[in-house]
Amino acid sequence: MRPTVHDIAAVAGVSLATVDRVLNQRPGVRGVTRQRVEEAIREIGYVRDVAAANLAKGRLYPLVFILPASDNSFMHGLHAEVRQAIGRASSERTDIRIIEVPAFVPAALVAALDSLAVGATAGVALVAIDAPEVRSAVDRLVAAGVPVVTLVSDLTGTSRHHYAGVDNIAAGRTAARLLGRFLGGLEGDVLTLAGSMLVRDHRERLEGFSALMAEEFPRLSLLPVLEGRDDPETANRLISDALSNNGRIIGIYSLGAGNRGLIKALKERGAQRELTVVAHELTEHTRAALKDGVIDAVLNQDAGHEVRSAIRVLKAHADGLGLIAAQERIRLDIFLKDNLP
Amino acid sequence: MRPTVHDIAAVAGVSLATVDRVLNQRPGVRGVTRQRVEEAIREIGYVRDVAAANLAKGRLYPLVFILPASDNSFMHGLHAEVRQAIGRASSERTDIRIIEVPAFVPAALVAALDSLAVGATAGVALVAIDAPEVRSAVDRLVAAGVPVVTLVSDLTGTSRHHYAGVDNIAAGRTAARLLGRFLGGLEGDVLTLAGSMLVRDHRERLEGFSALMAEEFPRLSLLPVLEGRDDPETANRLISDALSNNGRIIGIYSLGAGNRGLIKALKERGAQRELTVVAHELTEHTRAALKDGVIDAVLNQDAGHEVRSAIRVLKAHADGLGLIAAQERIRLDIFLKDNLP
DNA sequence: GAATTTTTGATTTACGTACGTCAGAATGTG
DNA sequence: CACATTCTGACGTACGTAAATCAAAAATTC
Repeated sequence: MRPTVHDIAAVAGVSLATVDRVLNQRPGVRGVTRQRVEEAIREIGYVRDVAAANLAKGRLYPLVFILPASDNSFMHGLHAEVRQAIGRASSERTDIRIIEVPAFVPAALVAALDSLAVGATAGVALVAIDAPEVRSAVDRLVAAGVPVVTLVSDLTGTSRHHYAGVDNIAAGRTAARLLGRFLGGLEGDVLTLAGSMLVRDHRERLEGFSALMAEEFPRLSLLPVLEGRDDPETANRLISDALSNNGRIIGIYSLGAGNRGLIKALKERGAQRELTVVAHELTEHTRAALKDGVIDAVLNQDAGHEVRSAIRVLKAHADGLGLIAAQERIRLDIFLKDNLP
Repeated sequence: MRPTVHDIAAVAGVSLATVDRVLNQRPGVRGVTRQRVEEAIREIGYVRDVAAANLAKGRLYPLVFILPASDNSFMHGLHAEVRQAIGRASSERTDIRIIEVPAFVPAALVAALDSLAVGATAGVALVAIDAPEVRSAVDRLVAAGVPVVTLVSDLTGTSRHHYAGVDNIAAGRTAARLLGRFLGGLEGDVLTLAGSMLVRDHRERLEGFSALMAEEFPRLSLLPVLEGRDDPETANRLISDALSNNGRIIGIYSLGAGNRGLIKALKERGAQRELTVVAHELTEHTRAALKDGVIDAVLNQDAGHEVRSAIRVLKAHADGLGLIAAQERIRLDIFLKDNLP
């Protein structure tokens, strides 16, 4: 059987109370004694039984998810996943609170971050906006001892502990290769539709996409990026206009959300032209479009996995425990019409 | 706080001992009383605290993984993942044993299954071979009350509880679409290399591949499948010969393991012809080949995920608990050179 | 209605850890 | 050396559940 606190006490030649003081960094232990205990712990390879410890402490993990109130399927899905996690709260000892903030508004995010009671929060997950004030709000929180995980969109250069999302540069490059290879040797224009260049994930996708396009598919020329604010109506108008005005467009990369509008525009034009389309995020709309052949490939991040991963990471961090790194890697899912889940 | 056994006792107006008898299906409770207790459980929404229960029971999950002793990177990786799980045994309360059996030998698998002491096994995971005698051995085990999960390759028509692996028909179809689209409108022959038509996963991949090829890419004609027994040497010889004898080959789908041999053959011919290649399983060899442009896409199943999932499923089944279905879905990973982990 | 069997209750110990109290020992200070 | 201070040990209770014992109550049988 695995060693217990009693075994430590026996090996170190001290009492249980002293072992407990050392394990839980309570005062009242001389340096020498503390060292003896720590040595015994190493020697017998003691590992705290977290389940028993949580039981004894009656531990709860009060977590906060700060999510943008965007009206698109991906964000709806993310919300739903967090709510499902809330449904599992009792068996996972979590107490998850959702704070909704307006999308793309740094000040709102900062306000939400600053509103958190430091003592009463075991961890925070947020969909980050890449702005200096957000950066420093996150750093403040981390400095106050609260574990922070970025979700979907990262915030580099801060002290956030973990990023639960995909590698968006790789996503952009992958989209470029798919589009480039699917188009064979054709020559023409490629349209890109983003949500906003304010969020890091969209910027990075575009960056990766543009880079690979330039490197490997010189016969395809990139048009200036359109920004649809992840809003279906706006996207629809932008795409419709672009297709009307430019007959050379043969490929589209939609790297944001709000694909409802894109799909509508494509269907209206559908019969007239053959377009190769790569989009992001598997939703009911993109799924249907993929099946119908309106979209050729969908790149996806599994929101459920991201939420579960964020929770695992925050809990582990709150307990000072390790993780299974591979389990927390969020992969870029590529869906063709044949491998839909 | 969530309700406890004491609350059940209070609500049902019985003693703790009776509640315990009902919860753990011990004898000595009248039907009416049992019903009253069960009603109280539903009423207050009691859920057993598994951590506390396991602590009290000192529960251990003795699990068995039956793995083929194949000499290829994928199986090595699978072994490694199980060994890693063994390393986590103490914190997960598992006691995992690996039984190695010769690959593609049904009798060996049956012998391994029959050797298991029913009482002392909380669950079995096996890489199945699709043969009648294996089928009935699995059914025997399930009938004896042992949870069984198939790993990587499934065994339909049996009472196995779960399959931890990818949808191989979808995998074959996906490979076909990638190959077909990457080849643009070219005309020519496509070669398929399998390990063995004895294992269901390979058969299904080929089936999916052939079907989609016929449906959507009539200009590509499929050559008869080659069987390399997942052995690098054999694969190398088969591919080399095929390429020498047939100048019309423009695409290859390698749906099994042992890709070392395929890659060697491709590199030898590399300069002379342009081939589009889709292979299975991300290993150090296929990864390097993908980077070098020798292979165009790799379809992968995450062995680590499969092993962790199998363990979760077996434990949940042993405890009669539910799962998060989405978490146990093994996806088909598609890797291009741009989204390698 | 007495004897027997079955059902139920009350109580205890245990799992591994957390955490508090109190007394006593060791150490340090003057 | 007396005293204050710091360490340490012994012990108890708690978390939620499992499991066992023994006595008491209820139901069943004859």
